[in-house]
Amino acid sequence: MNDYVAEIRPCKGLRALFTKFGDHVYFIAFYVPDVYVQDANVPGGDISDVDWTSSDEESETHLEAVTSPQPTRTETIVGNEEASSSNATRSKLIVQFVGMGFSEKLVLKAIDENGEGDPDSILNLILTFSTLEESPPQQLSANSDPCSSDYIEIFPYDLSDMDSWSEDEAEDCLKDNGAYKSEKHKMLLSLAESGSLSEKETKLLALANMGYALEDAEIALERSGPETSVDGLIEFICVAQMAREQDCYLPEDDLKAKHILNGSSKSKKRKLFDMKKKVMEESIRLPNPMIGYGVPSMQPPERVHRSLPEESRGPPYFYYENVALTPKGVWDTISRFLYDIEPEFVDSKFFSACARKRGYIHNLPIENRFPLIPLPPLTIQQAFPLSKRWWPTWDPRDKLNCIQTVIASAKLTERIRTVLERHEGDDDPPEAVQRYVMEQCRKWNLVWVGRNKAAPLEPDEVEMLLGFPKNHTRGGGISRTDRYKSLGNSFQVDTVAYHLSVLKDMYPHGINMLSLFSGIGGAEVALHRLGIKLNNVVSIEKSKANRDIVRSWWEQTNQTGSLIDFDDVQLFDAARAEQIISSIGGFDLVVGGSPCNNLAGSNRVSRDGLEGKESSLFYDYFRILDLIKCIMGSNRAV
DNA sequence: TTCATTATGACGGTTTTT
DNA sequence: AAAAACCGTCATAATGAA
Repeated sequence: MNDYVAEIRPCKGLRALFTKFGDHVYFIAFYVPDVYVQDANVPGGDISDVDWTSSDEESETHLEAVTSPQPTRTETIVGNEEASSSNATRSKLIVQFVGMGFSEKLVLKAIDENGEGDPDSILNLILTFSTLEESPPQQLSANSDPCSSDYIEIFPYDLSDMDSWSEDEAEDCLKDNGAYKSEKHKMLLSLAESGSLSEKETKLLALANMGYALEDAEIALERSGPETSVDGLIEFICVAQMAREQDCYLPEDDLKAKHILNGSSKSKKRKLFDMKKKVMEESIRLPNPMIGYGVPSMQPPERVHRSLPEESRGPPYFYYENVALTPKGVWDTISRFLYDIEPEFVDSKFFSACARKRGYIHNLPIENRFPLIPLPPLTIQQAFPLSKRWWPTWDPRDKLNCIQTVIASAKLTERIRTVLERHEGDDDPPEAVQRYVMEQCRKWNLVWVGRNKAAPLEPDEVEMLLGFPKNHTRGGGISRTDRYKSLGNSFQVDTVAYHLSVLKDMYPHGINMLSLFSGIGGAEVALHRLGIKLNNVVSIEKSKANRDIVRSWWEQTNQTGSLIDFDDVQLFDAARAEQIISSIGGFDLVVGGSPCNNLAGSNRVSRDGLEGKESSLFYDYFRILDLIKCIMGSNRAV
């Protein structure tokens, strides 16, 4: 209960670990995950990535010092670290490949030629060399660990500045702050009574009455000019707050606001207190096992009923989906927008032979759910019986990992085969080989399809694992690459169907559905397989290839209802919604899984969170859902 | 040849789980 | 403390269509 551990990232490369006991949060350690080293004694290297107390000029300097360290005081440390890290990487690589049975000479040669960057390329080179020289593999000697002690990941730091900080101090700070606020606020109020408020003071009071910090309001007013409306000021403050809280991407204009508020009189300790509070409050915990309100094979012990906030209740029912493993705070935001309903986190490995950790927010009943029949294969062995013949005894997997949008290259599978063929005669390949192959198999979701042959799944196998009919995405002009992409972005049909199954008894005459970000129609397929009639489906999907897939599925399954499609959620406005609702008589269900690419762990380039370019379309899901609720007159909050 | 489409492979970090 | 997992993006090479 009490061992809450949190990690924060004060600046690039530097991390801090906190733990919570009772009501107190304790600092544990700073550590440096890779080659980044920040001198803890440099002011800019403090826990706060921005100095909140300094003037604009100063904070600008600090920001620069932190984000792009200058080779001044940190030079020697950085230099040492890079050298030892490089040595460590090199020895690790050598140990790895010698352990796989290659001669040290070949390994060194390959590393010299290739550099230390990509283990896969190195392996490729080694294989090439060894084919040329046909030298017998050298077995791993017991004590060939030249310099493992050079490989240091954690650095003890003297953190006198941090250590001395305690929560009591932070609370004092907060009290001071509150006193300042209320005193000034009171003064304004009394001025208001006597009717002697200037235009500027009126605006400040208005903001204070809305709960904004007066200091922030003052700065906003000062910086955006006296002509700025109260709404404009609020926007200014919000932008600055957002920037301050999550350091998210901001357009240039907004960065100005961020920069300016950074220079406010808010103290550093207050900032720490805020960070601590954020870490404690904004943390939705994932269930373990990830079974939400239950899966067919495993009902949760207690929780059989839930009560929903009044304003969230259907009709219309709604169902929202996204990846479970987002950056921190994302699900808190999503939940806050979707009427404070708690997300239901479910791993589709309970419905399929592959994992798929997803979060769902919906206002559906959770009693009397039932699964699709027939139950799909739940293990790799059941799903791919032919693979049993080739499955190595040392590959312990019985579930696949999450289906993604891209697959392994042919080169990789070739490397795996080549490495394994070198140990044909042995009972088992060396442990290092096993480790390498297993790592790749898990990373790329490979299955065994022949002697020493691991291969990525075929598109139709992915269709089966995700619960779609075979060839659902085949033909119609879609390329193989795009098939993988569309499938990788889709629902797991059995999982979604389990959640939607409660609608069957409620709507014996069928439903009208609004489907946002429809993709290849996972929700449509789920409802159809449940035997829930689809009267009218309005589907909004950007990709033409995907719309074509859903359209052709619709025609092939002899639907009697009508399918209407649009391509852009952002263009779906009130006029359009009203027109459709008046023609079909309202929606019973609004389904959507908004883009996850800026949230997903595989994204190295633009994992920007909910404010990312595509993932921010979540707000359109909310907008349209709320719009539908308004039009249908069930939004009691307004 | 030229242009358009498709396939390939290199690219780490955050968070959870064990 | 270490391992494992992750609905991805980009530049460029290869292939295909005219």
